[in-house]
Amino acid sequence: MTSLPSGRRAPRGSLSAAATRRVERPAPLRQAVYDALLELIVNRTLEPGQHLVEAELAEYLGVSRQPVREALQRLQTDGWVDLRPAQGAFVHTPTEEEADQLLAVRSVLETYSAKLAAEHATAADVKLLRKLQKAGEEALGTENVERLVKANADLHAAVAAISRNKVLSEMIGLVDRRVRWYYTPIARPRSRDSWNEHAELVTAIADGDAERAGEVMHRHAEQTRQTYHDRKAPEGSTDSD
Amino acid sequence: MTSLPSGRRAPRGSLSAAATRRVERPAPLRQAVYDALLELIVNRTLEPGQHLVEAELAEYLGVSRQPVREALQRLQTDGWVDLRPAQGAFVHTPTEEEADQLLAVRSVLETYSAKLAAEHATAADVKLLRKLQKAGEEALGTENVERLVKANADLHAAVAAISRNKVLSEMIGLVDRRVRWYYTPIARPRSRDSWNEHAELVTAIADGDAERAGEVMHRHAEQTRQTYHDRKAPEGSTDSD
DNA sequence: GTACAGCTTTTCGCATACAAAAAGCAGTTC
DNA sequence: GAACTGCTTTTTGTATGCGAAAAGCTGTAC
Repeated sequence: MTSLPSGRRAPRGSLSAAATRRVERPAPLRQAVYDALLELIVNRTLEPGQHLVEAELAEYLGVSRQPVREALQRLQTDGWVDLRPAQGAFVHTPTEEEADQLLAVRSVLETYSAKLAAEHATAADVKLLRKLQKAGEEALGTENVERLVKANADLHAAVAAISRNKVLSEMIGLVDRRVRWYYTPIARPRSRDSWNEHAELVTAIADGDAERAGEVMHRHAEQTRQTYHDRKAPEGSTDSD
Repeated sequence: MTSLPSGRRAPRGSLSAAATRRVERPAPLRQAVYDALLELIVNRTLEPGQHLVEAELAEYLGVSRQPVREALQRLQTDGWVDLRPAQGAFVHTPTEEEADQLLAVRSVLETYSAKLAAEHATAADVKLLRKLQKAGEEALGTENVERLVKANADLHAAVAAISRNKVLSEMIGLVDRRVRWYYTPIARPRSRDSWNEHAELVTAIADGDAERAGEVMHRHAEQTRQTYHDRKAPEGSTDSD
């Protein structure tokens, strides 16, 4: 039948009031495929511009075309691939313009995030930030680029989480990840400056100084943006973020 | 075969250098379904919390489950439905908290958008804004709520477009639409205040005064946010945006 | 030798089929 | 009468099939 609003509703009355958190999830295959493809894109196994053939990916991942299709569509809405109408998926090729626009948006969002974080941070939050800061500075010592990049991402994600604005936090997550993708192959993440700025930021948040936290984050983000622009200059100061 | 990075590349050499813009598009069915479902959600035919059964929607729209599934997934990533793991799609139920967070993010994004617009606006841009402003004020006279809402959305979208930041513009589009969904049933869009603020905004942009444009937009957005909070009070000043 | 036309191959888009999980219902037991 | 157990129904998740469009290739004409 074609009657649409046939609303099925809440299952039934209250049985066990306490919410039992389910630990095992049925593993939604499309999600696994999404993660796998994103990983392949981020680590450059799948190069920008490359044509992604559903059947090939399906066979490579050992699943059918269906989950692959679904993953590709989500990858499109998240900006990782372009889905040309009757032609299939192509790994997105970032342009200069787009990268700069993303960096600009990120700057705005992160600045606001820092402000909110300063207003909401609890003692436990500050403790976490200090821990992440320490991890980052330790990673600085090693030559482990991947670890440094992760430490950086973790700190920024933590600040976003402390802002207590989930919408903002998710948005930052998406934008940040893409920025990092564009930026990573260029930046040689060896700069100490970035982590000095992080330290300033953490202090401002710990003090509950929203204005200052916002200002520091803004400076930090714009510095990154500048570095991105100056990257063709042989000896610009690089920045791990 | 399972060899993955089999990179297919640029089709061939340059044939016709001039880009021929194709006017006819093959109508991607999933997109049509997405639009249809979004419309049904926004105009409340599909109520928040309602369970969306793929087969029913498919029959209702006269297509198979496949395009419906794809549309539902995109609707999820855009925040319109929740896709519970093995249970299907449910129209998203906005919470107070989420609405406020969206309003906050919108405020930040639109403020930045206004600043950029003031920096980039050409004479033609200003002309367009004035036209939209005029259309809005005319709509104010009528009792046509839908028209007023559209005029409002158009003006904000125009400002975002003038910012020349596509990433920003798309984000604002998504956030704005959701905000409007939450806000519409509450706000009785009859206030003149909103359009007075718009007039101020257009003037600031025309003057190329980024600081002022940003400030006006920020005030405008925060006013909306405040109105949303005060809506339980019987005689709060309502605002069409 | 070059360019066009028609054919073949590949690949997507949509539809359908099947399996598995969840929800709902009924029967039974205490 | 209430609660649990097992079965049936419904709905999702995944796989496969088929038609159509696009790309690439081959052959031919000039």
